[in-house]
Amino acid sequence: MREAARLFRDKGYERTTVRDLAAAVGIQSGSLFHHFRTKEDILKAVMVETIRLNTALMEAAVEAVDAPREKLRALVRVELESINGQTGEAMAVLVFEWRSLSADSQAEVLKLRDIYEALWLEVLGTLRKQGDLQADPFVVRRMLTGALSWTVTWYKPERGGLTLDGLTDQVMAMMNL
Amino acid sequence: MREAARLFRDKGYERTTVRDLAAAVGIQSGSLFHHFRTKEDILKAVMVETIRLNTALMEAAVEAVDAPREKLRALVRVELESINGQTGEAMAVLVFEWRSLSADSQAEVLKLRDIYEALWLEVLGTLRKQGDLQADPFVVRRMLTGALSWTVTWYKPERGGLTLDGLTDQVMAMMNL
DNA sequence: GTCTATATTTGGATAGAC
DNA sequence: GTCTATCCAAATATAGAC
Repeated sequence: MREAARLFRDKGYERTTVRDLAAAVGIQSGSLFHHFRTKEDILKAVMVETIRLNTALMEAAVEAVDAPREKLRALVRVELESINGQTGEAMAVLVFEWRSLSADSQAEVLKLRDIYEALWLEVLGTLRKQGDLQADPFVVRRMLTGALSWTVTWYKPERGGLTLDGLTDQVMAMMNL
Repeated sequence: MREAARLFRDKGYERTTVRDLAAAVGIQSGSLFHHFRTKEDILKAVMVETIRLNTALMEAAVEAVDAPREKLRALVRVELESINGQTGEAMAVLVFEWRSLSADSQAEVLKLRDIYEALWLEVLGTLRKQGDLQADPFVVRRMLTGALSWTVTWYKPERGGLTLDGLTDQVMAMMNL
């Protein structure tokens, strides 16, 4: 699944063949079907596991601090880490290969995703009530989803000297809080 | 090309067949190749035309107002209009099907894209110099690219009563300017 | 659990008539 | 400029041996 995530991110789901997937783990293409019924099952498995892992990470991050503003900062930091760190391949797949999932699978995965979306909305809702946020929490979350996901296309930690903490600072600095 | 943009956005480039494309304009698949040498040429043509059109729209929008803050607002409004309005299919293709373009074609299209990226950076740079922007203009532009592009996945003008002007207001309200 | 071999389908592209 | 017919390559999935 780790190799699948990498391949799906790099080449896209459709351009990745079952032969590519098999070769990446050193087996023949036919052998893959002993483990997964279809190619799409692999995509779905990658997405489901990613969501489970990230939900846990975000819950922990939110509980580790008290102030709502710090909770938001923690969420931003975790999401940037998720998409640009070790699990970045899988997160990118979740974002960019969504359409490749069948409608039925999409519905299943959406239920899981709602759990951690609720985390964001709770924090943003609190900031709004305190008068620290002018815009609608739903809209803000969606804008942040786009902005943070998109970093995967341009953020290169090795170059430019911008760390993930630095990037988090930039995100917080550009927000009207 | 309009039909191609719609199909590429809805199903993705890879899942759209030349037979789909031909059927959408009421001809047979073989006939398509009289107009385009390859399927990829169609994708490239959609992207190039979209960039040309949008560069013109953005240049006009920026020149129509004076204050840097209003110029930024105008750019946001135009980009939201581009991605959610009539040309939205093509803009979405530009964003989400980028990887489906060959490396050579990507290089060509990038040159065109740089023209309107420069527009954004000029406006953001001015705001920064005036002290109205805390974050790095390059980072801000990239975050906005992600946030605004992403609206195509969730913004539905018919529902919720949020207009494009209202959405523009929300974006400006969430920015620290 | 993996292999080899292959069935089956699909899709991009071409040829040549009209 | 479009049609029909078809080539050819690639890709998912299966069958059965080891």
